[in-house]
Amino acid sequence: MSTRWIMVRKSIRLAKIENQNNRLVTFLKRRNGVFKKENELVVMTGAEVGTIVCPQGSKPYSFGHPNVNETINKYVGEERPPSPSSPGIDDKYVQMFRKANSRELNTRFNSRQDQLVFVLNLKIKLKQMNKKVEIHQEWFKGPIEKINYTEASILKEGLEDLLLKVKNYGTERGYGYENGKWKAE
Amino acid sequence: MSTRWIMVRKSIRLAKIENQNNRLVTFLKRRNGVFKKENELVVMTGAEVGTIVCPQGSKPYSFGHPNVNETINKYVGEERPPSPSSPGIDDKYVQMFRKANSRELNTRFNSRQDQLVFVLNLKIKLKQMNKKVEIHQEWFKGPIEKINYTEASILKEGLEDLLLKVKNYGTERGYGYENGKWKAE
DNA sequence: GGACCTATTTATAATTG
DNA sequence: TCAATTATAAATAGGTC
Repeated sequence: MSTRWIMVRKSIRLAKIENQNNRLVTFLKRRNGVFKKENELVVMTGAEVGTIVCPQGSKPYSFGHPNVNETINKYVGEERPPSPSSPGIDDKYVQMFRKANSRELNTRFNSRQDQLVFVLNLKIKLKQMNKKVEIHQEWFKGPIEKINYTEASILKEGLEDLLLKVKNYGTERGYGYENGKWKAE
Repeated sequence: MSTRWIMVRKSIRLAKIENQNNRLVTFLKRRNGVFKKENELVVMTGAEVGTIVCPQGSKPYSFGHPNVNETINKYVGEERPPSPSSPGIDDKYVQMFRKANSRELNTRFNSRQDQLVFVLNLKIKLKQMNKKVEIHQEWFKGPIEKINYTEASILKEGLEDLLLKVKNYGTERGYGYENGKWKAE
């Protein structure tokens, strides 16, 4: 009855929203929209998704695909305990990860660990290969083709900063999707 | 006139699509949908976005936010050349990144480098701090609180694998958005 | 920051080319 | 893998609480 919704949305113009408050509100709404879409993409197509969304000058939000343990099992082997033949640091992280996510069910979203999730399956893959990569000083001496060299170099640096970020920011704001609602964990 | 569009979409059920072909088609469409949404989020709210989308058993697709040089400038300083006072490895990567993206205009999307983009601004931040992080063996001896320890540890491992991935996959498929169309670069 | 609200804009399932 | 199509399902701007 009131005039609450007199001003209904117009066609959006793809441009930066100048009004700061509107920009924040839109960020929040659309961030959730993106996460929801990714949720659907993951569930419907079985894809893996890792996303970081960072509003200007604030802490990042992130979203990782679900069923982390399933992903681990997919790569490490179903219900197989850590291999005694390679009880190195790799297994240590697998266990840490399992523990960190043990409270999650397969059918629920696990959005703790966030963007780490995608990257983890690559870690497991590496574990299968049962070898480690020298990424430190030696990285830049390897026989890598030009473009990869650039990318990998930047990535390496980024990695270090991401680590620093985790350190500095403390716990990042991960989001869980449950019962149709997104909520910070 | 034909029966081409007799079967119009029904309400989607949030479940894995069993038919393999439909699943692929849906993946492609929704991947583009997600990227488009992220594009809008970036442009409208000024946020930064980095995303990796990986269909089962295939190479990953990725999306990074635009205006990379602007982001660099934001952190390093407008139009400021690399600081002579700290001509270390940091500047080297900033320059590499600038060069890699020099062909991009501010108003166009730069989706080369992909997920590296987000991480880069953290790198620049680190540069500002003018110090480096010891992440190798020493990382695990640092005074990090429990949860961060776990996260950072996994992240470190995961990113090492991401490095490996970049190495193995060669050039990842980055996507550019232009004139309303997404296209591989 | 989130929960609602409504009218309108967008995304998109199923299909053919 | 991408383009086009159309009717419908979803997302969302602007607002209040």
